[in-house]
Amino acid sequence: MRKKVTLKQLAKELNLSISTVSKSLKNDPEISQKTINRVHELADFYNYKPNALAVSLKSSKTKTIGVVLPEILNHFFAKALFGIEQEASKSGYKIVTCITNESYSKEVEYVEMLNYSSVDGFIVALSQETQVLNKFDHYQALKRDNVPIVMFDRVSEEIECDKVIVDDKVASKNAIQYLVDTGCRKIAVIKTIGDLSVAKLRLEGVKEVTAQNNGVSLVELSLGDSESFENEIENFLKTNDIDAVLGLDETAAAVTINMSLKLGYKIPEDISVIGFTDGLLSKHSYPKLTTVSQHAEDLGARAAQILVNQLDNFTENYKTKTEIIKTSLIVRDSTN
Amino acid sequence: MRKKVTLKQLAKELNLSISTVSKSLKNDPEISQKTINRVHELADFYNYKPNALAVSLKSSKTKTIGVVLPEILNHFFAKALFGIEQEASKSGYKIVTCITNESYSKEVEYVEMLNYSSVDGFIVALSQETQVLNKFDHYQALKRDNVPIVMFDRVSEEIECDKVIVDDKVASKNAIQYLVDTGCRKIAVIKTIGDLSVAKLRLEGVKEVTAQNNGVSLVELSLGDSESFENEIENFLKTNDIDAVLGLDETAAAVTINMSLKLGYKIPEDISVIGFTDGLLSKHSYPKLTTVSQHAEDLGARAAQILVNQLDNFTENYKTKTEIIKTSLIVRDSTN
DNA sequence: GTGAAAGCGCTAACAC
DNA sequence: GTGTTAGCGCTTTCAC
Repeated sequence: MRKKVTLKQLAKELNLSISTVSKSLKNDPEISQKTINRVHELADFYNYKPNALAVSLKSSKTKTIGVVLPEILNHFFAKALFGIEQEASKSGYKIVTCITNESYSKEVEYVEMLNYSSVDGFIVALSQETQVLNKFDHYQALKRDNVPIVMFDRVSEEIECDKVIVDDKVASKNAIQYLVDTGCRKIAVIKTIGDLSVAKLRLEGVKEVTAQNNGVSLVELSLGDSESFENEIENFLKTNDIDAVLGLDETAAAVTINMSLKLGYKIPEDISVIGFTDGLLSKHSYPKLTTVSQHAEDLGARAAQILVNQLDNFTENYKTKTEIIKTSLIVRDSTN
Repeated sequence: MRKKVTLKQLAKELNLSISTVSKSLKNDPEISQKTINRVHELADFYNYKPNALAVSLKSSKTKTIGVVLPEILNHFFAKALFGIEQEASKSGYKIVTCITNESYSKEVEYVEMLNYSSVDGFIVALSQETQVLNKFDHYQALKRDNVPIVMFDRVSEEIECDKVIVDDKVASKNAIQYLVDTGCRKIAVIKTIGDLSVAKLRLEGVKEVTAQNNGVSLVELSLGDSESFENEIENFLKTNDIDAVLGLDETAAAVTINMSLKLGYKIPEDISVIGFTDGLLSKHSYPKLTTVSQHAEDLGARAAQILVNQLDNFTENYKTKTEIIKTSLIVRDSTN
């Protein structure tokens, strides 16, 4: 087993002290150029790299960011993770990723674990269960330890920290407005049970717009378990006289398109469809889905930027902020 | 800034030595029960947790696995990552995830970085560029350092390490055989340029089966840039008289379905379609795609299991193995 | 210019 | 039973 070379070994081989070698590697002007050269030469020869663990122990900085996500099979979070990783690695940070599977207890466990692993900071999207239970002691503990947190998308007002969110309410208002503007009058909203905070906001937006527009009616369909998604939507479409559907997540919209096709409804002639989250399904449905893009990559990247900035430029009285990333309506073929 | 409590502080407050405290926390029988109790009590009070950095420095184990992926927006790798994370966390390992974006130089950089961060082991899927360039010095370096590596899906014979792969050749043979068995005779294979090793195997499988079956013809379409995917496929379908398509990745198959719909071809009556990778698109296309499932989660999970097992039960003369995860053909509605 | 020494927080062999 | 000591690999202050 080849062991990684240490300062000690370099020092010994060069007949120098450890501290001299250490300083030489940092090109300390205290050290003679000649020594510096000798040291660098041998260090290069052995491909010396300082042991990150030891450096971290000394500096109490690990150049590591803990990323806590509720899901990863959801394309939205995969995109966000991508944005985070890109941005973090740009600044020399590694990310350790944990997936809570929407579970509160897993979230607590991971946050504590990461904290005791001395990550420099956290990027978090809350799990659904955490949002329901409204318990945030694990984050309060971080704050007491003075570990910076940036939350994105799934956030809570109860925790004072930087946040990067999407204005879901405005987004759904725009989507509905677009439907109304293109002549739709009998609008259905299909929502999944999950995603409380976010879904609630989206629904609020919907209601505001429909309330303001005379002659526009609204029907809601709440979906249960994903097993029966398709049948529920199919039945809903059959039994309701509607001319537009807003799916509060991507799957709901995609399935709506498929079931309409199955029932022989023409899209967008008979029914216009808009979805949330501009993922794979939206791009590869037929017809292609008009969709609210939440710019997940940007969200993640921005969260990472804010955190890195906070880590690299520590300030005593930091004032937290909430940043809103604009959504955009990507108009494709499922609307008029 | 509250500092995390250390052994030293506990020792001081209890008027004990650091080592006594350390041993007490481990319930060392050397220590009197009374002391043990006192120590535990105070440790609990302060919610003491050993500093992972210090423990790692001492033990040269970080309980961390470096995961190097070529992509994350690809559902296959997202699923694999999920499997890895689940399995790793089960055994108390954290994962630090790096995404090479199919770039060789990024891969090298990340592997070195992770190695100098003292990850205990690696789980890797090679980047496309690395596979093309056929350069693996960065892994040879790991082997010299005696750091275990498990590769999955995108592997190379040039590196001796544990591997978890899918038998792509058998998988595509089965897919084609299924098409033949259900009456298809004029089969098209649509392949993307990328994914060399894997795509090559899949194509080999295809050719073997078509060669063995008299009366079965094969046409190939190689796709360029994703921008023009759809047009290319549409034109191809228009100008070729075929009754079945095997898409060598999920997108190719999904787009084939959509373009067939557009052209008014009935699926599966006019054209049968099979895809690779059982992702979101396959489940939410219309009609639903018959697809080769590579069980990405299992792949990832198995890779993690093998690595963890190797890490937790170190043996001197370890013999590497290659494990093949069986694929399965998930028959849905796009085939007869 | 170079080196000795302390210390980051922990473990473990070895006193007493 | 408890404490002392050395050491993991590094940085940094201070002495020479």
